[in-house]
Amino acid sequence: MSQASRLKQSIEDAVIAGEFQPGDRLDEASLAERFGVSRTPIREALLQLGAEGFIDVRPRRGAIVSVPSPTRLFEMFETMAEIESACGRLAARRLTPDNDAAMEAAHRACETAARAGDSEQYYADNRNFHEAIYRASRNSFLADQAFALHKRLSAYRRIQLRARNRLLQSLQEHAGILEAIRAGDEQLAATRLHDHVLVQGERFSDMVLGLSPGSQSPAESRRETAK
Amino acid sequence: MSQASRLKQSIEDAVIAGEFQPGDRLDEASLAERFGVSRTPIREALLQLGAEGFIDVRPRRGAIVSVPSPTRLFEMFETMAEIESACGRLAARRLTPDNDAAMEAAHRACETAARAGDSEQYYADNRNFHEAIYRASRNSFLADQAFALHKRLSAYRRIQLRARNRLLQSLQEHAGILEAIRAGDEQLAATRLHDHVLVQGERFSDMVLGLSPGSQSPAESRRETAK
DNA sequence: ATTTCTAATCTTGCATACAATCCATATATG
DNA sequence: CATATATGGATTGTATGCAAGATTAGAAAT
Repeated sequence: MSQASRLKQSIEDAVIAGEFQPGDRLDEASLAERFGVSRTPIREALLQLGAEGFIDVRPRRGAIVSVPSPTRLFEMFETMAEIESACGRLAARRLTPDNDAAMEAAHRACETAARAGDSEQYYADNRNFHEAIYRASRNSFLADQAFALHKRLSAYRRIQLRARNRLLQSLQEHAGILEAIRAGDEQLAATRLHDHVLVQGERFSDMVLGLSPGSQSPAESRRETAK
Repeated sequence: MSQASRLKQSIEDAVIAGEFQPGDRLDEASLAERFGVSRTPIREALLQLGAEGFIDVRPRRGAIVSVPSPTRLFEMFETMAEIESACGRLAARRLTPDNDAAMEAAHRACETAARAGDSEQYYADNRNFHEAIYRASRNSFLADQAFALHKRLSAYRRIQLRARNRLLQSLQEHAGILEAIRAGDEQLAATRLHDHVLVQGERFSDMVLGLSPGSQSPAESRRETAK
């Protein structure tokens, strides 16, 4: 495999692990030295990560780890909630024994971690549980989208899990989600997943956007993509 | 702006316009000559388009315009349906006069094109209508995701529109969608948008996947991302 | 002390050169 | 005749060099 691919993965991992924090500069020369390669493959890796939205590459001004505004962050979580809902809906419709078993196994692992109060372990097992749901949608394209967004949000998700110490609550929500999927109740599965991801974020999101049903409010729909 | 950015846009446009068809090779030397630049910015543009899923860059084997399998294509349309549903749901909840007016204008343009039987014009206006809905979700991140997927599917969507000559039917569905959004009926808006995008694709998708509710069927959930 | 202008330095963007791998054609062999 | 193998050509992957824009530090002026 090419160096650029490996580098892309390495840089992505470093960002996810929190080694590079949001706002940190990712200058090509330093990274090139660190990985013992020239700037070229570094550049290619950074541009790809930028295209995936993982980092922010500003023309002539270098790359930084994205610093989403609070509004943007809520938008990302809201989108995640919608995508996970969709996965849950399809999973409820199409569940196979294989996928059921995979979700069950992941859920049991979460249970163990939660009982032990191991936040870090729960974080990892939680990820597996959600990924099992993505796969259970039997739509690999949708699952890939879900994976990608999940990764982009991982830094903030971890904070959320820790801050609220909501391990046990999270676990119970997982149980409810599993139940709905197994019952084939698409609507319920979607709703529970949506709420699980967004928690109370939905109302908060509406609040941040300065909205109440039927009200007017300009707030231009800004777009960030550099064109 | 950098050359690579312009090139990326140019190549993307050429793919959307159908100048490069699915399966066509995009070799760096030819593109470099065509645009009068060196291979470097071409390479960067191709890698970015690859990261966005627009084209397929295979290590050491060059880039080609993606050729999704029928299964993959249905998955993409199904995902589009879910994302558009989400946009419609949020639009119904948060509709502002500005967004309402934008949708109305786009709808009128579609009406004119449909009455004139101008398939090409309808294609363009249809795009504007859907983009107006994305924006009406008041979630710019979700809207960006929707834009991106819409672009990736544009080639196939055009075929679909032409082949079925369903201009007038499409227009009526648009009217129904608008009505539901204006009524603030989230559920109805979501359902109508879903059906509009997928038409009868949902059942077909289930069929292709070899599924019926409760049945088992292995069919490993393959992943395409190069790691 | 604060602000503004200028210049030196640093970083990115692109071109070119070279190395490594892949592909196709042709040749050899069973 | 079919299959396997080798060799030459073509294409991608990486390194290096140079040019252009951006950032920072310092000096001058208010």
